[in-house]
Amino acid sequence: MAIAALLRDTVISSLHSLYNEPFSDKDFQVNQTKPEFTGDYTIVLFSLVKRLKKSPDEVGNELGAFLQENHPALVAEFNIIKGFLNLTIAPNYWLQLLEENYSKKDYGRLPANGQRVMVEYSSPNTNKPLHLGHLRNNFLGWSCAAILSYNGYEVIKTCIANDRGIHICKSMVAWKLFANGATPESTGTKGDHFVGDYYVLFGQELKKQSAELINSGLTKEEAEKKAPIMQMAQQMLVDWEAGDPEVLALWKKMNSWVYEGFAVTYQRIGSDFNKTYYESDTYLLGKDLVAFGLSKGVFFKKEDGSVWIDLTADGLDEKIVQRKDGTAVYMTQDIGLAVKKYEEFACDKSIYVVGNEQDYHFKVLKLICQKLSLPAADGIFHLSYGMVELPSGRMKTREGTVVDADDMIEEMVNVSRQKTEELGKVKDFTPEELTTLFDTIGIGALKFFLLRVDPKKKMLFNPEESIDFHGFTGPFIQFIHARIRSILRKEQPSAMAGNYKEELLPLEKELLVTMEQYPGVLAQAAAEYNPSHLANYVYSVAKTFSSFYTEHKVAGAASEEKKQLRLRLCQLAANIIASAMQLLGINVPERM
RNA sequence: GGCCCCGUAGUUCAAUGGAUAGAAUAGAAGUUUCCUAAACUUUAGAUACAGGUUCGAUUCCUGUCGGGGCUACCA
Repeated sequence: MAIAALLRDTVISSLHSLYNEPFSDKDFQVNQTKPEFTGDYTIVLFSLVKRLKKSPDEVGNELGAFLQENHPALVAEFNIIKGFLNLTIAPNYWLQLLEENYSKKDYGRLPANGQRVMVEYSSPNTNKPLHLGHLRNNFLGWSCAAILSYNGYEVIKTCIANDRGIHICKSMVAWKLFANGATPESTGTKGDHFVGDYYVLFGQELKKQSAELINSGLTKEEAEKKAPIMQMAQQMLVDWEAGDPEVLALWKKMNSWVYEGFAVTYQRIGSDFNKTYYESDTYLLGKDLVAFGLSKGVFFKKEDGSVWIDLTADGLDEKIVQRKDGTAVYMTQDIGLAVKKYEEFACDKSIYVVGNEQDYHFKVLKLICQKLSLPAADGIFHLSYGMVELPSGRMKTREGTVVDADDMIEEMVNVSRQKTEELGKVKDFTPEELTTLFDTIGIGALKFFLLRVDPKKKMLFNPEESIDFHGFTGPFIQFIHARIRSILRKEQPSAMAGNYKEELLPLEKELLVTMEQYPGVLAQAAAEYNPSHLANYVYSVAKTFSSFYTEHKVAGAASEEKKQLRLRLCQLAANIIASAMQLLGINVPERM
C-alpha cells in the first residue's frame, strides 16, 4: 500500500484506540512534509483539535507517541509545529521498499480488476488533415487508455470516423469542379492533405460567390446559402443519402485517400484502435429509440411532426431529437451509437475524448440516456479537454491559422536532429538508429508538451517559439533516462550482504520518497483520466535524480554498501521513468 | 439575453481548504581533469479587483472587470 494511504489508515485506527470514537479520513489530512521542516509526512490536526477539544500540542503528542510506540516499523520520530504533526518514517521502511521493488519493470501495475472501459478518441472528419488540436485529443485518448490498462482495466479503444455530411460534400464538389481528375498519386500529395486542399478551395469559391450576392443586397448567411456552389453541395448530400452510385463512388474514392493519409499519421504518433465506427453506418441509428422515447413519454411531438425533449426542468433547453422530415439529428445518432457500443462491448464505463465546446451536447446526451433508462447511460463520461490556442486565439480553418499535425511532427523531428547533431554524442549510431532517435526525441517533446497540461484547461502554443528541449520537457526526462542507463550498462545491482546500515543521505532519501509515490500517482491519473499528473510526476523523479546524480557518485561510491544502494536507486528510477513515459506514449532512449 | 468555463512571476504551466504559493523559460551570477553540461547550484520575480464563510482561501460563496465557449430541424 502507498505510504500516504497506510498512514491514513494507521492514524484512523490509532485515533480510535486513543479516544474510543470513530474517525474517518475527513477528520485530518496527510500531506508530504515541507522540506524546511523535519519529517517525511505530516498529519494536519486542526479539525481534530476542534472535535476533541484539546490543544494542537496535546493531540499531536498523544497521537505521535501512540504511533511511535505501536507502529515502530512505520513511524520513527515526530515533532509538532503549530497544529502540524510531522512524522519521520522509519528508515527501514524505505530500504525495504527499495529492496522489494527496484528490479520490477512494471512497478505500480495493478492486476486485472474485471472492469471494462471504452475510450473513444481521435474521431476525425474525413474532409481535411489533422491539426494540433487533434494531436492533443489523440495523445490524451491514447494515454488515458494506457493508464487505465496499467491500473487493471480492460480497455477498448474506439474511433468514430465522421465520414459523411455536408462538410464531406464540400470537398467532393470542389474536387469535381477544379481537380480535372487529379489524385494524390498524380500530384504526389498525402491523401488527407489532398482532400483538405479541396475543402479549402470550396471555402474560397463560396466566399467569392457569396460576395457577389451580398453586393446585391443579401445578408452573409443568405448569400452563403444561395451561392451556387453551396447549392451543389446540398444537392450532393441529398444524392448521397438517396444512394446515387456516382456520388457514392466519388465519396468512397475521396474517403479512401483520406484514410491512407491518416494511416501514415496514426502510425507515426502511435494511435491505434480496437474498433472504428463509421458515421455513414451509424447515422441512421437511434430512430427506433425516438419511438421508444415517445412511448415512454420522455419525448413529445410538435405539430409539424418534429420530436423534442423538454429539459427545462433540468436547467437546460428543449432539444430536438428528430426532424420534421423524420431524419435523425446528431444527438439521436449519438444515443443510437451509445446503445450499439453497449450491445457490442458492455463496458462499465464509456469515455468520450471530445473538446469542451461540446460540453452541452454531452450533458444532454447523458441526461437523455438516463431518462430513457438505457443501461449505457450511467457509464457515459465526457472527457472534456480544452482547445489548443494560438497567441491570436483559436485556430480557424477558414482563416488558415491551423497548425497542421504532419508539419508539426516534421518540424519537431527536424529540430531534434539538429540539436542532436550539434551535441555530437551519438556519432557511432547507424542511420536507422539515428532516424529512430530523432523520432523518439522530437515526437516525445511534442507529446510531453501537450500532455503536461491539465486536459480540462485550454493551452497555448506559440508557433514563433519552437517547443523547448530543456527544462520541464520530454527530452530532459529522456536524457536523464539515458544517463541512468549509461551507469547501469557498466554495472548492475548485485545481492547485498545483510542489511543496509548507513544512513540515507538527503538526496537519496528524497529520491526514494518521490519514487514511492508512483503507484499513488498512477491511481490518481486513472481516477481523473488525467495524464498530466503522470507527466508532472515523472518530471519530478527525473529532476530529483538529476540533483542526486550531480551530487553523489554511483560507481565511485565510498563503500560497496553505498554503491549497491545507489545502483538500486538507479534501477528503480530508470524503471519508473520508462514506465511513466510509456504510459504517456513516449519512448525513452538508451543513449542520446 | 440565458447557460458553462477560465483570470497565478515578463511568458508557459503547478498547487485533495493547510505551514514562507511550486516549476520551467526568459533575466542576473556561478559550476566541466570526476558515471552523458539536452545538466547542476545560487539569485530576483505572481494569486485581476471588492466583499463574505473559515482557526486558515489560489481553492468555497456573492458582486465587479476581463477573456473564451455553447445557445442550429449542421456534424
